[in-house]
Amino acid sequence: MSKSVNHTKASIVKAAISLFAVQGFGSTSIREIADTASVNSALVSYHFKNKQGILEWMMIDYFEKLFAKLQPVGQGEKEKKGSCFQQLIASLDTLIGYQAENMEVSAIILRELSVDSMLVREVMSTYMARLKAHFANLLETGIERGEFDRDLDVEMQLIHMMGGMFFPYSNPQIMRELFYVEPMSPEYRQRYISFLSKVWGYKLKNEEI
Amino acid sequence: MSKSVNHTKASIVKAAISLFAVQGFGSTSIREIADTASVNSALVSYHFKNKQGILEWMMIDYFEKLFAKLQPVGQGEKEKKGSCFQQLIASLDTLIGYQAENMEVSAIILRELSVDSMLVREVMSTYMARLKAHFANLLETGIERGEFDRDLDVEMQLIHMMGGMFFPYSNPQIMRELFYVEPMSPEYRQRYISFLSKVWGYKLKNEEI
DNA sequence: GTCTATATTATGATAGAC
DNA sequence: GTCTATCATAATATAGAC
Repeated sequence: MSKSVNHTKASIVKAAISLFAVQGFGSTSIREIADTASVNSALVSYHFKNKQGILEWMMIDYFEKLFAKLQPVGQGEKEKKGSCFQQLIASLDTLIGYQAENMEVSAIILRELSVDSMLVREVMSTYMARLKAHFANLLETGIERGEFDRDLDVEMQLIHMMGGMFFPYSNPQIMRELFYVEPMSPEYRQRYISFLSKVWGYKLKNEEI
Repeated sequence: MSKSVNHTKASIVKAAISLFAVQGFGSTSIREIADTASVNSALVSYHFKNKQGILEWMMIDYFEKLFAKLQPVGQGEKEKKGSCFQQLIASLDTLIGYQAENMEVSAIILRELSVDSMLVREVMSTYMARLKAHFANLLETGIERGEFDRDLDVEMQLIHMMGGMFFPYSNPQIMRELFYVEPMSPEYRQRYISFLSKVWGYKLKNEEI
């Protein structure tokens, strides 16, 4: 509720991020986080109730900030903002840029979204659903306007689109050790976006798909 | 070393799979696994040395069986097995089918590959590298033969291809709760493969990409 | 908000009998 | 291969002083 930037709270989050990222949520203890943050371990309980509370805070903060960046492109103002394709690419760019700027949290969230918990279900039914709706909306509007192919399998496109966007940030290690690219670098972001823009521009607008 | 199918060992693995899948490796204790498997907890240490030993066994078993299925398509016999494109689709189908048949382990492995450990580094430098080589080989051979576009960004194609193949099995929850599809079902596998075959057939063979 | 102290339970791992 | 018993340590969480 408070907007005050509490240093202790912030340093706990920061420490948690770096630990969760390298060894996973479940393998990280509250004590470890507190030690890394150089704060008393009791303060974790005070600020976040428990370990899951940190993850929850992290996820909410991550998605709220993401949607603050995505908002300007979609919903309501569609008419003024150029073609759906342009908007789609802009949204892809925003999401990829955001993930690149928040590599560790992105990887943590994508990893933890594959476990089963009440928190995950909530994030899934709110934020992830909203994210899906954002892109689905762009695709569907594009189809209505005849900008994209009308018998597009929207769901499959979305699935494949999400896979393409999330994978590099879900498994940065694979990117680094297998492909020798650094998904955090602006160069990669640009390379990736220009690739995607070709891929989707090509696919969405042409026959046979 | 022994080929004998030890029931205890097998039931430990089975229990570990179901627990790792829903709550993650780090959040699962040896006792929990033993209880679920209805075996004495000391037997986990006996058979696998420790918890990581189970994960290691799981990963090796998974990849060895996968490559046993992928082998017949690639390497050496390329000449006889039809076009590179056909082989590519066949490999995609094999991989997707294998993941569908081993949903839980697939999800566990993809999740755990995003943490940093010696085991992960080993799996990455052996199996994942081999998997990448398998598909890179198909793409490159296809280019050499003029079957695919010659100025293809092979690395980017591979990255995007892997994203497309892994995402649904890395985050089955997203598939179920957001897209209402069951990635384990044969129907989905077929739908997905036919989609991918169109996508890649289109992209790899045409100009502008 | 921060700290000390502590209670309680969980966890990994092993020794040694069967 | 399997079991019982055990231990040392680690983990969560809270009460109460400052």
